[in-house]
Amino acid sequence: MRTISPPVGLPALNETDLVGQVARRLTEAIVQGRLPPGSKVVEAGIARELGVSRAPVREAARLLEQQGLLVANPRRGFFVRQFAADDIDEIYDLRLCVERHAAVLAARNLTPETRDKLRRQIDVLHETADLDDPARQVEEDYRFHRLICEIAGNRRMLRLFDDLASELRMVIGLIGRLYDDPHEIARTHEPVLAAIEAGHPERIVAHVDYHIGHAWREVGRLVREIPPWPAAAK
Amino acid sequence: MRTISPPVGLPALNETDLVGQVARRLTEAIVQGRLPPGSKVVEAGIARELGVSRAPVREAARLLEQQGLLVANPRRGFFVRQFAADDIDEIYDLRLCVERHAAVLAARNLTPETRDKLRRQIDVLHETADLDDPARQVEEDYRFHRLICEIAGNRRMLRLFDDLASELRMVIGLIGRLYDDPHEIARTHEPVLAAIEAGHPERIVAHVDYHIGHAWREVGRLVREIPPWPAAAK
DNA sequence: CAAGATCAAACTGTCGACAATCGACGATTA
DNA sequence: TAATCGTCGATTGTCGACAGTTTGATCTTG
Repeated sequence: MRTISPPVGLPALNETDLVGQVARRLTEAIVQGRLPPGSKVVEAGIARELGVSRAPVREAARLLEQQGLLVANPRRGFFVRQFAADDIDEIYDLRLCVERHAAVLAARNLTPETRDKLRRQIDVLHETADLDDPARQVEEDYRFHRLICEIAGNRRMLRLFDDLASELRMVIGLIGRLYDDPHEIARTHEPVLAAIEAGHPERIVAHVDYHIGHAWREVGRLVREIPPWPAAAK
Repeated sequence: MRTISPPVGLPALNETDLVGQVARRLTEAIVQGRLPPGSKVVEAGIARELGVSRAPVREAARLLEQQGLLVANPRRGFFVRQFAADDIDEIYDLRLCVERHAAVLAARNLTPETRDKLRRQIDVLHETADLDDPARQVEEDYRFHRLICEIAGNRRMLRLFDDLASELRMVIGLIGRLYDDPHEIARTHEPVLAAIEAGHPERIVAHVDYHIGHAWREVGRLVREIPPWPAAAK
């Protein structure tokens, strides 16, 4: 008789994934604009604030470092990354390169189920547009693009996307409002999906180029407008 | 009167970068095939062996984890990543996607100096081919491709390349000898450089596709031939 | 004999401590 | 007055320790 694991394992709460939790909290704080770019991340401070010791904080910081949100100056500590205009260009250049490919792969792997997922996400985008919640809008936007990478089926590509996205979320979070007309965003996703459904590589690339290129120009413009980062508190 | 800093600063010696050193040692051990795929990385063991405490080892391990060389099972420790055939496909798929773009960008930024660097590296490849040192050959091969990414001028792209390369180095290091004819490798780089010098995007992409595609098929074949990793010692 | 229970050793996750170093501020000197 | 030096608090890098888990082996039981 088998007395194995109690019926259905649920959210196997990791209990002790302090590092992960700290990392999430830190990411959150950075993206939300507390911990502004250039500010110092004092290990002891974070540790005390979260009620843990410095060890998990350090490991989490190393994670965020590799992820590009923090930079480490030996003997000096971790600092929140500062973005310049050319960082935006780098990020979008790479993102465009990857998402083109992802979209083409996604088209190749598309099933009725995954297609529906994409469609539903566009619906969500429209619904979110009514909420006047820019952060949420940006989030749902990413979810759409992330779906494409997921469907493409390359885990490393997905991880790369997540890394780029977390950098972008940070920048965009700091800029504040991104688009004037949220519904406009929602609509501009439709031709991308249409192209993927149609499955013409060239058309896919063209539409992805147009869509991402638009965001690139927009974000680039905003970053150049408000260059000296707000309150880069030491 | 200005008595500023003594003119010529020299190589700011890093002294204490234990984490970095440990990370390098670990990477080395993994790539060289000690620490075979699937083997457990016991923190205390590594720490004792390197004469340091567990803290730096853990942080270094987190680094390698984010880099894809290790995987972390909570409460269970770090394990050396195991590669399957589809990992090879993922890596090369992404690498091809990125290097195409990098090569096109490199062509756009090419200066006489950078062009010479590339040419010289091809010369080095030919010289190395005589040495019968497969590891070295692979290394110089990467250096050529890395140069292209460097010239492309996107730091994030370069980091991505390095990450992919370290995974590949591990796989290839485990396979042992890669090509039969080292001079063959050296020669196949020439059309790539020629295309970059010519500056025709399509021709560049075509040659990069051919070159990387060749390696992809080759590595894929070898991995499929020797699938159960050698000595996956617990 | 096989499946489950029991137990000990090994290992991880986390903590608090300590020395070395950094940064700032005030003292010193030309 | 302005630049340099010395000192002091704050912070990082590293370590050893301890509790809770996991692993593997041994023992028990049907």
